[in-house]
Amino acid sequence: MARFRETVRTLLRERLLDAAYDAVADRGFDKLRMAHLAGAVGVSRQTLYSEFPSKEAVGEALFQRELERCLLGIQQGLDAHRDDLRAAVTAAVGFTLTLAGRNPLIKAMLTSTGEDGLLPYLTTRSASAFETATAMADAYVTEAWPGVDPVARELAVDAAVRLTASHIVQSTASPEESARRIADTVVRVALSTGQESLAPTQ
Amino acid sequence: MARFRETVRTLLRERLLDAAYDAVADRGFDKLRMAHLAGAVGVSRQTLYSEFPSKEAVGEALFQRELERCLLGIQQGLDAHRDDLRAAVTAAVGFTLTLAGRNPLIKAMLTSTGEDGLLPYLTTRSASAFETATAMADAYVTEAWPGVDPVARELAVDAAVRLTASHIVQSTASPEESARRIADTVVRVALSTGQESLAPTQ
DNA sequence: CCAGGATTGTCCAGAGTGTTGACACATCGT
DNA sequence: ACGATGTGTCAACACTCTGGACAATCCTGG
Repeated sequence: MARFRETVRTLLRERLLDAAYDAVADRGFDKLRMAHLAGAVGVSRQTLYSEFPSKEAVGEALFQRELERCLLGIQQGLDAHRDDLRAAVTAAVGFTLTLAGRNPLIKAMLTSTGEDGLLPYLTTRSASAFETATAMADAYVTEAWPGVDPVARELAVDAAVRLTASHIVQSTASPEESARRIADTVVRVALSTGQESLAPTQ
Repeated sequence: MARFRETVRTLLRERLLDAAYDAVADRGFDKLRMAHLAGAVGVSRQTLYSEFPSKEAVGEALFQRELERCLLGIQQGLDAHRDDLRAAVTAAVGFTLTLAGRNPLIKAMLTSTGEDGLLPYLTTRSASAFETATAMADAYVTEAWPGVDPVARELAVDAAVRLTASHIVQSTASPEESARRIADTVVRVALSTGQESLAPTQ
C-alpha cells in the first residue's frame, strides 16, 4: 500500500543527485556542501542524511548513476555492428571515451586537484562499476557472437572493460586511436585458442 | 524551505488525476470509486480526501485539467492563421470540436446516461472554463487584430466561445460545417459597427 | 416496499517521516 | 592558537499519512 511513498523517495533521490550533479559539474566535488545540496532541493539537511549516510555516499550514487547512463549509450553503439566484432568494439570504446571526455561530471572528477574530488571512487567504488559493465558486455558478446570460446570471451570482455577504464583515467592518444588499439587487443584475445606455442613455429 | 513538499503534493495530485482519467475514460465517472482511486495510486482513502474534498472536486479538477490541455492545442491552431480572422476561427473551432469528439474523457462525459456522469460540471463548473477560454481568445484577438473595435471584439469572442461549447454538447452537423457556421457568425459580429439601422436603407 | 450491501464522507489514535536547533569533532586559513 | 567552516549525530517537535471505525446515503434484488 506504500507505492506512492516509494515514488516520493526515488523522486527525492533523483532531485538530490540532479542538484549534486550541477554543483559538482560547476565547482567540483570537494566544493560541494551538504547544506547547499539539501537547500537546493528544498529539504532539511537531516533528510538528506537519511537518504545518503554520508557525502561519500552521494559521490558513489552520483558516479553509479552516471555510469549507468553511459552504459545505455554504449549498448546502442554495440548494436550498430552486430556483424563485425572489431568494428563493434571500436565503436563502443570510442563512444565511451569521447563521452567520458565531454561529460561535465567526469571532467570535474578528473580535473579535481590531487586526491580530492571524486577520483577515489573510480578506484574504490569501481568494483560494482566493473561488475555492471562487464556483465553487460559479456551478455552482449554471448548473445551476438556465440561462436567465441567461453574462456577467450571472458578474457576479452574483461580486457575491454579494464582497458577502456584505464584510457578514461589516463588517455595516451585520441579516443579514436585508443579505441582502435583496444579493439585490436580484444580481437586478438577473443580469436586466440590459448593453445599457441611460445616457441617460434619456425 | 518546503519546496520539495510542494512538488510531492502536485505529484500526488497529478497521479490521482491520471488514475481518475483512466477510470473515467474506461468505465465512466459514476462507476469511479474513491477507494479504487486511492488504491490505484497507492495512498489511503483519507489522503485522497485531504487532496480532494469530495468526488465532485475530483470531477471538477479532471474537467479543468482536460480543458487546459485542449486550450493549449487550440492556441497553436490559432497561431497558424494570423492573417485571416475567418480562417483562424474556423481552424480553432474545428480543432476544438474534433478534439472533443475524440477525447475519451469528454466522450465518457457525454455518453454517461442522463444526468449521471460529468455532464453537470459542464454547466456547473463551466464558469471558470468559459472565463479561461474567453480570456485566452480575447487576449489573442486583441494582439492579432488590434483594429477590431473593442465592443465588437468582446461580443465576437464571447459568441465564439459559447457557440463552440454549445456545439460540443449538442452537435447539429459535422465539426467542419459547425466550424464554418460559427466562424461566419463571429466574423459578422466582429466586423459590424453596431451603428446599422434596423430599417431598410432603402 | 424493504432489507442488505456498497459507497461516500467524517473522525480519531497511532505510526512514520521531515524539521529544527543543538552539539561534538575535524579541518583549514589567519 | 584561534575562529570559521563544514561534517555527522542527536532529540524534541510538528506534520502527514495510515487504518479502522462510524453514520448517512444510494443502489439493488427480492
